[in-house]
Amino acid sequence: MPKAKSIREIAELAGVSTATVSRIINKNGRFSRETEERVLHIIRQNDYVPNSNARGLRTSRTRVIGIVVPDITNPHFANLVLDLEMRLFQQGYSCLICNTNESQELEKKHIQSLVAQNVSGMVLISGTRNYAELEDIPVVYVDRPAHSLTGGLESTSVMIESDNQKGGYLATRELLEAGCRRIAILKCLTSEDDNQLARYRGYQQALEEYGIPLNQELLLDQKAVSTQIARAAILNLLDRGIPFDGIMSTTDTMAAGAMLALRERGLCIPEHVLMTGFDDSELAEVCGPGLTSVRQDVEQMAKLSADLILQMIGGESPKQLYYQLPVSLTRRDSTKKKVSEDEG
Amino acid sequence: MPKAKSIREIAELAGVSTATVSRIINKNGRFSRETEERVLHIIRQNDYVPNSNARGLRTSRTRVIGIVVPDITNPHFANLVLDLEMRLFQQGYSCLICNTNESQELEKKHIQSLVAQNVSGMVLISGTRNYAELEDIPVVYVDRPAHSLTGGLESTSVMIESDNQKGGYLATRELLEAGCRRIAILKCLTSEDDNQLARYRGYQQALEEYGIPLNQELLLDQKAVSTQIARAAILNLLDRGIPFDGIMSTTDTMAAGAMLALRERGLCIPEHVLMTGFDDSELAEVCGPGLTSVRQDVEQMAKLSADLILQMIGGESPKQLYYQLPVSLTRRDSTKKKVSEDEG
DNA sequence: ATGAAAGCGCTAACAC
DNA sequence: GTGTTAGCGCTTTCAT
Repeated sequence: MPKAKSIREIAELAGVSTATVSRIINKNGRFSRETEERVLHIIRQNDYVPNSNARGLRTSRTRVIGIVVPDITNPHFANLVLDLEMRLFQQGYSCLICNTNESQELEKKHIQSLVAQNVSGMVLISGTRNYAELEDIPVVYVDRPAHSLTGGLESTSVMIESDNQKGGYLATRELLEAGCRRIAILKCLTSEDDNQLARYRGYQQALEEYGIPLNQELLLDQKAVSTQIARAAILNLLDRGIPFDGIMSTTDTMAAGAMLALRERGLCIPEHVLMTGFDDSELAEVCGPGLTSVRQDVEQMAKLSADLILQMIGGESPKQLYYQLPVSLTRRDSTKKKVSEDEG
Repeated sequence: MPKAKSIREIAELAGVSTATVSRIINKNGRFSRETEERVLHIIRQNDYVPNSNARGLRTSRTRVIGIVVPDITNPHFANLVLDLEMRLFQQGYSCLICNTNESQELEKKHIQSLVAQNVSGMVLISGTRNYAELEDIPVVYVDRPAHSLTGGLESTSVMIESDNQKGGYLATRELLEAGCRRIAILKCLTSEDDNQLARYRGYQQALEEYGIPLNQELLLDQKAVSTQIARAAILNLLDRGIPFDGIMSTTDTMAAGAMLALRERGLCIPEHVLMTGFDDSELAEVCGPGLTSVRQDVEQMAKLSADLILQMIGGESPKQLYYQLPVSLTRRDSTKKKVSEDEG
């Protein structure tokens, strides 16, 4: 079976013109049931797939979507990207996945590269909103609020995020209700990711509700959302002898680092310290004694992202420009209620 | 400033032919210093970026590399892909990352799609080697041995893998040396991934060395490499009252599931059961008491993959067609030596 | 050193 | 219903 590789060869094998084959491939009508069957058969027989460069050149529709993600190594992002990519592929779209490593510079380069490649649309996990080159490309911003809003969104973009403040609030309240009074928070406000800020606001809100003043010593702001950095931070806190009975972590990855630190010092969860994470990733499930964690609806996020980007590519403008997804708390052993204990 | 968008417009603005502009863009020589400057200036002025579809169509060189990965959600693959993608981007290549979800059918579709998109090369984490459509595309197979070799590799492909049997051996020996005599193995031979088989061989090899006969009851073959499936398998083993004192898991993800099961039944690691994983991922570090795990040299794998695919795209043929990377054992508390204990 | 021109594989008028 | 044909934007002979 000689593999045909161009539409012309298929046309010749089927004894029709390339136009007919094209119509059949694209389901544009104006062909008979019979011809369709014959052509489709030959296409399958030859494993023929239309050259997408030629297609893209001709139509300026590339059916490629750029996905910009800070770090695919983070389980939360990996889950989101996986789901998104599968959905889009199902609709005939391929994904160029770009890791920025949280570097603004890399992000800019990636975005320029994606534009040069004529992507049909982009899904960005990024707080940055002021890329001029994105003006007339459909864009879905997902999972991260705008870092520094320079006006509203363009007409070709929408955004989706979880209710991060609520998440921070739920996690902190959980610790408070379990009896914690000195709750350290692992966060990373210096990053490009303003979800961190929202989660921190949730923390503040819960403390305020319980009449507990903010304690500067327990505000552990880190340079990056990393397991090892979080581990070092908790180790440092312990070394300095600052008492705490709970840790609210703004990501599961940092929570994992905190667990490492506690384990190294022979402290147990939840006996000595209670803990919450954020993302409810596999890490949370598997971690130490099981980590109570804020669950984001990743599946819904992916579905919405896919639907919206496809909708925008199709020329429709979405009904809403902003979507907020609810969060919930998955309870595990790391916040098992204390009976009653002295503080400190 | 009117934005020119085609090479013709640039040519007209510069008062030269499109051929000259093209030569300048591609640094193909045969133009004067003066013309170059003038054209380059106009290109910058207009933010002109060559249409990569046209380019790809014309040259079949797209500077896009397809990466096919079973599941980006698996930390081991995520790390590999991240590293690879960053290296390639640095060299001016973009990556189409495709998740197959371990489905042969999806994999086939993805590969066809990548071929149709004229990718410059592909990096495949796949055991399947008989794709006719890959005949004359540079391909690096990485991390997975051939599932059913149909002859040797084509001239345009190379393969890289870890010494998986050695890894399985090291892990099992570790358990044996710590005093285990009834070692269950969590594996998944039915999958497309023949690393599983190699790791199992390592297990057999170690047992044999210690004169311990294979015990069918302890060979836990699963349908998929999943945390939840592994958890169920260990739960089932416990329910059936089959005694064991160690678990050798062929992936960290399965080991995590085993830990979950043990924890649910109130069993402790390493007091009651010892355990090893494979991949030395973040999971292993964070898991329960810290999981002893076989470490693959992912960085080296990524570097080698990037170097080789670029080399092949550049027309060179690599010196070796097969590369095997050494593994090592990262020891953690899950295999802390027993003093001496009764079997069963 | 530069230009003219022939396509790469496909789609979309436009004919019939 | 089907065929003919003109490009999409670019690279690359082959001229000069």
